[in-house]
Amino acid sequence: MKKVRTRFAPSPTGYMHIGNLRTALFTYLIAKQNDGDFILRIEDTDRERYVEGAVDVIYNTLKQCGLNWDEGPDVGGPVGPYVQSERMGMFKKYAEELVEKGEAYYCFCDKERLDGLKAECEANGKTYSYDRHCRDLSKEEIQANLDAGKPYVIRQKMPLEGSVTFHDELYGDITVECTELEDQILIKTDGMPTYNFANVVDDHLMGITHVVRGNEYLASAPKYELLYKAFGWEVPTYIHVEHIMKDKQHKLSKRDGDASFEDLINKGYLTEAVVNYIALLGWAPKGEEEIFSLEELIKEFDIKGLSKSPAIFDPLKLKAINAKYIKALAPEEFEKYATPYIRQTVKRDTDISRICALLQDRTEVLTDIPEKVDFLDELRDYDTALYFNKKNKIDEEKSLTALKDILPVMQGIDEADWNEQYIHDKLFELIASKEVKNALVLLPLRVALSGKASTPGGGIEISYLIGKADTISRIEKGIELLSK
RNA sequence: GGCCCGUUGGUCAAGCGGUUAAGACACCGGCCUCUCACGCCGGUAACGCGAGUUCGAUUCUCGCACGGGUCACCA
Repeated sequence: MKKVRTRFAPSPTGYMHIGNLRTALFTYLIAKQNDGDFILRIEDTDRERYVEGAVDVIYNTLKQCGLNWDEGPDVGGPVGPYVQSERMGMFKKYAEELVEKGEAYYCFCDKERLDGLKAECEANGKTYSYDRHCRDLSKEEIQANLDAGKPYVIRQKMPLEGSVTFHDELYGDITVECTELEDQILIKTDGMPTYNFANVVDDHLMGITHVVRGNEYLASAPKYELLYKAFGWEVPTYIHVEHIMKDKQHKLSKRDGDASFEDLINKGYLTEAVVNYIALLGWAPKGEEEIFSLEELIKEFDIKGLSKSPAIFDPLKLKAINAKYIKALAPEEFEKYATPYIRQTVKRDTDISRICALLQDRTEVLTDIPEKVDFLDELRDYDTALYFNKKNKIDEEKSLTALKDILPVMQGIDEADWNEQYIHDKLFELIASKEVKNALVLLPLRVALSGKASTPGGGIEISYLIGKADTISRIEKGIELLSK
């Protein structure tokens, strides 16, 4: 069997759309599960859309996700160049080959004539389609035009009757009447190929066996079939994948702010979680497990699990998966990720590792962190309603009593003994002597120290983290507030 | 509008002629607990509509509706 070769062929537009990344992922998985090659080809023929540094975005994103390519612009390979703009010279001769075979023809229609045609169609309420004016020019006419230096394009000669059947691995056979097909342009006036043409030629020249691409190309797929036939080339396996939507009506777009990989990373998601989640968009694994590393995806991925209908991007589900990845992180690893976020709001000298340990199980996205720990540096004004706790039957009055009991205990602890174990022991002595539930002491303490309804860690941990001086002053402030 | 494609709970989705129609996320309830989470246990919730084919349709066929895509010298 032929070696599997797949390709990812993005245009450098400056950012990596999630849908594109998913296409790259699937493409990569197909190559790797078949011990094949994954090729990167940059399709930069649209100079107007060219963005500085955009190629680096592609490189960096793929690398970060672990989608390493075997051949590409930077690493080279046997079928280069891998940047389409550097391949420009080679297309015209393929188009001319088609002209000789009678599968394509020179067209000298200028913009004015075409515009007139379009206007006419529009006036009659018809869909414009090139009228094949130049399709049957005589050899003499063509030569005369060529000699006169008239600009021309090369168009593909579509069959006038019959139908074409195109096979897609997912959708099966798609048949279209040839009369629906326009004599599409292969080579533009400037001698450059159109996307459709360049794509077919490049894929063939690069020995691509499987093509994964967006569903928007499905309608033009039959034209590809005809092109391959005209050349007598083998048609690669095509797999068209559905779009990723923001909701039922709208595609996930740049302006939604979470359409690109970079956006997601900036929003506090882990690379592995993003890769895992996008694999699940429009694809279902065989079993019930849905957490997969890239390695596992290579084993698990199967074209049969791909969906034929669009998938809606669900940030909540991504969050849940991200949380699972965060929980699975080794503590040192989590600390590496979390520390910069903690430091956004916590500047004081404290036990960062301890904070991380408290945070890891309750962090869904990294960007949630600063807000969760901001009270460590600064106790904001808070509502004494926080001292109410229905479940433990605690109210402001009981809290006041508790804080007054706690204060001397804290004051009595030596700075040298200021650690969680010691604070814990002392507070539990208090609890025992008062014969009350743990909550009656610990909850008011937690509220007084944090001024928040929920915190990572309880009163004991927070006391330890903010130190003796702040612990005492915050308890005093609580007493003051509750005494009003 | 023509052509192509699709349609299972709120979301992702399994299913491939006979099922109590999986699972995950979200949601609700309980347990745990110094808060909120985590974790564990349990719960609510779905085959777009109408005809066929068949002993039997979520599954096959055809219409309809709805949604998406595509109709460039853009990729």
